[in-house]
Amino acid sequence: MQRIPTGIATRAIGTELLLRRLYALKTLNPDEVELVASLDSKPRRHEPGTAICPKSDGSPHPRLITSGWACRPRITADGRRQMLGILLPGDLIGDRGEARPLTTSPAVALTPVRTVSVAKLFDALAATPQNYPNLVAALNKMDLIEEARLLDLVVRLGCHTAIQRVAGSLLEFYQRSSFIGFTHEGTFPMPLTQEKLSDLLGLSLVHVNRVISQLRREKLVEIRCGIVAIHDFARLSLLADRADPSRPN
Amino acid sequence: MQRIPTGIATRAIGTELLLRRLYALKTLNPDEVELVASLDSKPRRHEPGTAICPKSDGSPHPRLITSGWACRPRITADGRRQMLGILLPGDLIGDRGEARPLTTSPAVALTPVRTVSVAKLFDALAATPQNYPNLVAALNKMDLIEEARLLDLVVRLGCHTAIQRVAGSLLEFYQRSSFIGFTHEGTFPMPLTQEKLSDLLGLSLVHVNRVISQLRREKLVEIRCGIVAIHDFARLSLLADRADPSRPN
DNA sequence: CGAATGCTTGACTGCGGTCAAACGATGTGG
DNA sequence: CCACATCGTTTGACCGCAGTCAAGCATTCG
Repeated sequence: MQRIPTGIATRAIGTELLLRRLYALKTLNPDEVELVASLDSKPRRHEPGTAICPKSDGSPHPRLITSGWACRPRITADGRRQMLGILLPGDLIGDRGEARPLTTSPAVALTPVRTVSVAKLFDALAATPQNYPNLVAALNKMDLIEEARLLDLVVRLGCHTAIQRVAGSLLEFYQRSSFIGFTHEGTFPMPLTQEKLSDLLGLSLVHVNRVISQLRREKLVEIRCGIVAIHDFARLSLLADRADPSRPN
Repeated sequence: MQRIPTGIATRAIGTELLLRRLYALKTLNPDEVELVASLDSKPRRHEPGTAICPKSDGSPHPRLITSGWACRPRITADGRRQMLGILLPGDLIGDRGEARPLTTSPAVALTPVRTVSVAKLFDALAATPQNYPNLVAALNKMDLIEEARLLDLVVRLGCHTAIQRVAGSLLEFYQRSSFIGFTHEGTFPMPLTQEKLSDLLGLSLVHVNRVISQLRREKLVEIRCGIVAIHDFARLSLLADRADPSRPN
């Protein structure tokens, strides 16, 4: 990951996360850094279980998650829940330009969540995109990454076993946490209840628990107090996208 | 669905499908119709099982499927297959502008497929988009619809039973076929083998067969010689996104 | 203290996977 | 024309992964 030039004081703590992620995708010029760093507008708090981006809001302005985790839930006619994705600090929600189904699907806070508006950013980009070429490219890439994650989710739900799903999602969360500097020696905070995890992975709460216990027994992963500790990355990743080791090849 | 103004002769049969779909999304002006209708460039045939849009092609120009069905397969490390979507006549593949993961994921012909290049179309749009406002909007909507289908697939794989998945996908295919005028009194051609269907729905070939037999026994659907006949739309759609009727509410 | 939330475990069930075999349709070559 | 192979569908037997139901435990909070 590339380094953000020192000496750039971000006025809001949350924008530093965004800068970090954008920098990892494309080197920004000073103007672009300044534009992002100036996003100190009116932070808002969202309680767990409340919608961050109400669709009925008329024009749901784009916002940046500066702290906390959120999700994109879908409820089926029979009351089952399926999450389309999980949102971490540094992720963007809401319309920007065209209203894509994924980015505009409602987001719900899972923990206390703080967001700031990034409408100014996108207004500036819409007005004079040629002034911010790298920023446009980096933001586009962020969208593409989210869509790619959705494809991975399809594969996960379509042809992975319960263990593979849990292992894969833990590794995904680790990687995403590391991009925003939230990991520490193989550990990272994961404020997801097992129920929410089951809604994401298409499994029952009980079975998620059993799988997590199994991972703990096999000394692959330990989850305690909302902190995930991955003990064996190699075996875990092998487990995640390879078949069950029982049958070779 | 809106009607395409008569008197517009499409020079290639395939572009008529695209016009039909675009018209259903937005009314086009004569210039826009003319631009689409002029896409008579070098049709290409693709044999079943071959890639339509080879990624290693350098610049995979966008193409329009004018006949035949295709899919977007993913193969996992352990050799399982999961399709990310099915492509019908009138669907577009390949890069146009930004390279989105879904639209650029490789497409493979399931039947003999015919495609024509639509590079000229997108070149014209890139050069002078202001000349074709409705066309840009309609093409955008087509992208959004494909993304929305991906979200539906996630829900289907995540929390639908085998019967619901089969019922839901048959209804989806019916709807999409009807948009391009391929339905006739509740029937439509579906050139998918049960194996391909199982790869799409995250089920085993054998179980897909059992479910189809069950739907036939219950006089909901009949599939014979690649023709699907939906006998009871009401019950089938109820089955598709409601829970199993055994437990109320 | 009780209530609520989240985690854990056990017993049982069943949906759907796996293995295996057979059948019909189609195609190909001797 | 028949023998044979291939492909897709169909059916049966068996099994196991994961769901469901239920209870118990730990922690936090009012």
